[in-house]
Amino acid sequence: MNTPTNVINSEDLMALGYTPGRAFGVALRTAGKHQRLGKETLLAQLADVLAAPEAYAAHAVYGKLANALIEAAAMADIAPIPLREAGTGYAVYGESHIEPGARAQMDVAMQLPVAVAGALMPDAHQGYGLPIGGVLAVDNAVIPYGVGVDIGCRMALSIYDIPETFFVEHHARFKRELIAQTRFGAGHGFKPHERADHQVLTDEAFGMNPFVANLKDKAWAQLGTSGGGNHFVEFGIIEFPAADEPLGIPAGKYLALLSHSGSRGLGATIAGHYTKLAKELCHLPSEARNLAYLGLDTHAGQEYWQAMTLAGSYASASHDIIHRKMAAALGAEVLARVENHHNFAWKETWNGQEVVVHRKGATPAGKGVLGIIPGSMTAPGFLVRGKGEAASISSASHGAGRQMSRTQAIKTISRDAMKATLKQHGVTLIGAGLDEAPMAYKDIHTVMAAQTALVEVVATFTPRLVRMADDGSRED
DNA sequence: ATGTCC
Repeated sequence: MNTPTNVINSEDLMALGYTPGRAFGVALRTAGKHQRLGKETLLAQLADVLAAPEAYAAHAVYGKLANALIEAAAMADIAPIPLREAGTGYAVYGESHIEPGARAQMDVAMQLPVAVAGALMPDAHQGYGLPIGGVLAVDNAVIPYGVGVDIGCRMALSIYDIPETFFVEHHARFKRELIAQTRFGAGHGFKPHERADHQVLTDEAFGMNPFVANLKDKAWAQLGTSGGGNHFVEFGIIEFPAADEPLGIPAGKYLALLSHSGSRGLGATIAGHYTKLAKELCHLPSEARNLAYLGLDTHAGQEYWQAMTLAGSYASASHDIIHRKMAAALGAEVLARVENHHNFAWKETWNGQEVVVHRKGATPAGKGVLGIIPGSMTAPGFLVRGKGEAASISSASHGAGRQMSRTQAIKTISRDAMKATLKQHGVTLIGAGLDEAPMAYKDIHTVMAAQTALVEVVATFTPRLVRMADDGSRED
């Protein structure tokens, strides 16, 4: 649908000299509400309000905007919270494979007045604020962009009492169920009659405030869906070279289901809302803008923590539904389940100190803690057990990490080359674009070699039947 | 990452 040309948009406001911030949003809403005044008139008046907000402070139409502008001007005069001149040092794993941009972002994070300790995982790359693969321990505060946009993004693994031979013989049936029991695509959810029920829908945090309450219906529709990007659900063969007693798995090969997804629209909306709020409440110098933090003893900080926790429970519930549905459809016995968040913040003790540990694309690897580190659709993933290494703040990588950007991958990898790689590895793929091609990722073995001090490998998972979101670029 | 707000 085309946008009517008489509507004032962000570009119009920018042209008038409005800059991003709270007043910007007020200006957009004011213009939207008073469209009947006509675009020309609105533009002229908006320019006038910007030039002299004091004159409009009590105006019926522009009063709210004028006051927002006055407030913004007053806020701009407040000096930003200074960063420390020298940041605390931090451990870097697999340094030679980490892009300089990720290092630079981590350097800035370590200069935050609340920073206690940090570490960069061997799959690290640049993100918003904290790099992906960045681990940051801070004192009594939480950084929304230190958790990431996809709050609670996680891995979940079900190990079935099904031998490899059965999977090979009934490949078509597994493919059919993988399509039937999963749902992919940005914005996609289930129709009312398809929706799954889950305990998480009764979580009291959905009633914590009107903002979160408004997200519940879409969250319900998207519960049990996987979304897009690098998210997947796949069957593969997991091999235990030796029996694992804590898990109760004898040595051998088993069919397993591995899923990677997060909190969908719910978490993304929460992340966006509280990042914006944090930036309004926590003024940092421009290079640290996206690291705005909320004190845990403030109302806003507690609200974010509660909303983040909800998004985490919701992401877990989505995996639970996927795994439950699949086990039921297959009539499979589940021998073991393993799962772990890799975009989240935790209250932990580090070197005897109470800290808030942000892992943004990093696997928790406390002593004895199980985690899953995927490779790519044709490279193995690993079931690992953490070693509790203090220097890594008990963390490890959350995957292989990209070696090519999405655009670079689409430009340089051919569909034939991707097909050949899949065939060579005996992998059947449903969906996915060239930006998710195995060649776009780093070599997982190199990444694992850089973190032998952080985790030990318990079992190796080899993908065989993979589903990802359809390639958007082919639908155009 | 998300049905894309600035």
